[in-house]
Amino acid sequence: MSEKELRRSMAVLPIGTVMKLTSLTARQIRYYEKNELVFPNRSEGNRRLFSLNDIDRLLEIKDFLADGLNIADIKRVFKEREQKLQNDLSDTQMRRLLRDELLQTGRLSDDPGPVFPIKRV
DNA sequence: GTTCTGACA
DNA sequence: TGTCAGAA
Repeated sequence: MSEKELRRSMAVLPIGTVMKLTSLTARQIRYYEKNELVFPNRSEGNRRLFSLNDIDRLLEIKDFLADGLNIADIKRVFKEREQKLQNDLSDTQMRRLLRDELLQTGRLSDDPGPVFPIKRV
């Protein structure tokens, strides 16, 4: 994971800040959490701590709601998105394996030049 | 002063 | 979804 991604996933924002950044009420934010649309961390004192990713997530929820989707719909959207992410991951893994196979077989050198189109991952 | 949970005139 | 109570 890159540093950038790590920072985006750092949960450090209290709900008050999130309210200002998203224009959502604490009531709404807590409601979305109860419905498993967002998963903020908790501090020792049981206070919610949000990350920048959580902010984006809440902003998306806001847009989807404005488009007429209900909680169940939004849940599916996020669910399918993660499913796709999983597929893409296994896809790059598979390509890596295939590339390594070809390297060991000697069909591919470190600098093969223009042989045939194999997209390197 | 801020946030949490539960409840509802 | 707003808002109030009682606690942390």
